[in-house]
Amino acid sequence: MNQLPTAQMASTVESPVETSVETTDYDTPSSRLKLLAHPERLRILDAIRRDAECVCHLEALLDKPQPYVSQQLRLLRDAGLIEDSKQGQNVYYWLVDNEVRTWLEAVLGPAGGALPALTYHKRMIACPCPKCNDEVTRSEVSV
Amino acid sequence: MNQLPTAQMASTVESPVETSVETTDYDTPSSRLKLLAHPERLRILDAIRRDAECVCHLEALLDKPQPYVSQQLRLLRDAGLIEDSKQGQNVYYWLVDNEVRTWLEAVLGPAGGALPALTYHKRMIACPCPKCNDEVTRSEVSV
DNA sequence: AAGATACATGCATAATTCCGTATATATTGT
DNA sequence: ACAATATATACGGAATTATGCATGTATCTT
Repeated sequence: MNQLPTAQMASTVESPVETSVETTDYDTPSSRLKLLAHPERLRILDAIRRDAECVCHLEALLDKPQPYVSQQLRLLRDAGLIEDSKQGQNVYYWLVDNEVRTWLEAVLGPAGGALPALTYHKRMIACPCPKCNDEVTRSEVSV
Repeated sequence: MNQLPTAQMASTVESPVETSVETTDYDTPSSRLKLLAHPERLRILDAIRRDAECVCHLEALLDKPQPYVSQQLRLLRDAGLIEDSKQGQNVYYWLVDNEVRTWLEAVLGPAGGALPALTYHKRMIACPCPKCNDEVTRSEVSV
């Protein structure tokens, strides 16, 4: 109840006309924030900001049906937040938008080193991609 | 077929229970991000992060009907992002959530000094509150 | 070539959010 | 007490988003 108006810049507004009103765009940031404002998409973005991940891996991570994951990926891809590359049958996705990367750091903290999400068991069961099951390094997979 | 793990590899994971999988919560941040992911709410938050503002001022800022503004304010208040205080007939709102303040800085940049939005004309027409029309200092409006 | 695997897309419905209108409440002034 | 002002809430339909399911496509294996 103590936070009260402190500024007195009213007196500085002596010329009412033609004061270039510095119209800020709130539509663009809000439409991009909308993509982060979804638990499963946020989880996806958190995963791929560390390293590219294949769809089957994300599928195991979210524990959701494959079409569900692909649909979320499509939204992120269409908005230009992520990119993908096909390696054999697998498609790897990674974060390309640096603005969003900054936002993710503000919201979730810095990207940790290792992926925290998949247990060994879950990976064996649900994610058969080479990156999960062979010892594949990032450079072999990368673009 | 992909290489399958050997039995002894599996044996290194002999205690499947209590492997703290560091379950990250994405529901909480995403539900708060949802409140930012709306152009008018974002504009409100941007306005009141600099200084407390009354409802009539925000009404002029958004150029939306008063109930509309009050409804957005309610969402933000119910989520604990903002607080309010009544001064006479006017109700002033300000940002209390510091986490969200950080997010706003990441998304919109640092809060500027002066409110950019209301022209002198618009203020005279639409915002009759003392802060807008009299030369009111913080102390006069304050508790 | 046929089947299997990994992924994408289209579509329909369910769930949620948006937002306009009507109305209620509290404060101030006459 | 009455009117005017500032703000809040209730309610409902429109618009959007979420998501399950069926199916399509490309690649790999045999």
